[in-house]
Amino acid sequence: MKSLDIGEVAKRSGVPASTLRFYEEKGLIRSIGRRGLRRLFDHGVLERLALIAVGRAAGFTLEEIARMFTPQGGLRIDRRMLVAKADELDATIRKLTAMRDGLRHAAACRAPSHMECPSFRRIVRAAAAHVIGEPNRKLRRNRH
Amino acid sequence: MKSLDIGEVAKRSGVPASTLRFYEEKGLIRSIGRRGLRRLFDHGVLERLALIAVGRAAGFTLEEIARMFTPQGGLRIDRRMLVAKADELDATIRKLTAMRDGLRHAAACRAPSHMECPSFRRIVRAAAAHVIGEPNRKLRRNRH
DNA sequence: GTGCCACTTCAAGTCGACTTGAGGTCAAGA
DNA sequence: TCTTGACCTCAAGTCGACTTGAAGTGGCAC
Repeated sequence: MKSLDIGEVAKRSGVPASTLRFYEEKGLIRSIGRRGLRRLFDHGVLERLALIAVGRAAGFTLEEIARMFTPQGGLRIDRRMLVAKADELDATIRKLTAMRDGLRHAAACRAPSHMECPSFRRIVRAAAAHVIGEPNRKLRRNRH
Repeated sequence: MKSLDIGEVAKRSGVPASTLRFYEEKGLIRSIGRRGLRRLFDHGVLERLALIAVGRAAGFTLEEIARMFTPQGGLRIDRRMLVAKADELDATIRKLTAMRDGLRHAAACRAPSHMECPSFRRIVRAAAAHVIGEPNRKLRRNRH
């Protein structure tokens, strides 16, 4: 198996070289050596990057993900942790679903102004009730 | 109607005073005057804050929300914008749902290691496919 | 051998939404 | 009158995940 240089890994994984260096610095991936200054990666790094992508998509932080890898390079994922994250996703999904329905209603409603639309007023009240005690759950947005 | 001082608004809305000052600076809310140095707010600010909360929950940025208010204090929400946001939420919901199901499967699976679990491998592959062209959609997390 | 350009390091910048801190003001209750 | 503490301003800091820039190195095709 030939080793890959950083540009090759970037091309195959879709992850920018700057990010790969950043991930290495954070201990999320490892290079198997150098050719001169240049990092060399094993093919296994591609699967590792895929795992990192799953973790990110599921809402884990990079630090949490780092803790799921053993120093030997294996995986150590607590099943309870998966369940907990699934439950968390569930809650988020329910909230987003309610919001989506509210938005669709409001968009369809023919009241002259939104504040005269009963369903719009309903989601405003619901959201207002949620503010207290839930100061800052947010959706990350696409860059640019 | 008595006007409210910033502490009163904070207490009733659950939004910290520092945030209220920040929102005023950004043009999201307005104070109706001062008593000495202190801001005075109209009761209407509470509804306005509720609207801001809805917008945030639906995934709009503060800047986008600011643009939904007319200089006169009214609402000017493009219905197509609501539909677009609802569609966006839909896509997010679908993705999160797939991820949640994958996590639940992986948690329930009795394979000795996760990488030997077919459903886990499936979500890893799916996520890997998503990395390309979608570099950075993320879930905001609760603060501490 | 030589030139190019993909790589290297390290520090600093970015984004959004706020928070925090220092240093100051002042309305109102005792 | 004095004290208190809630308010004020303005600048800077925070968080997570990267990106960007400057300045330098060296592998490899010609």
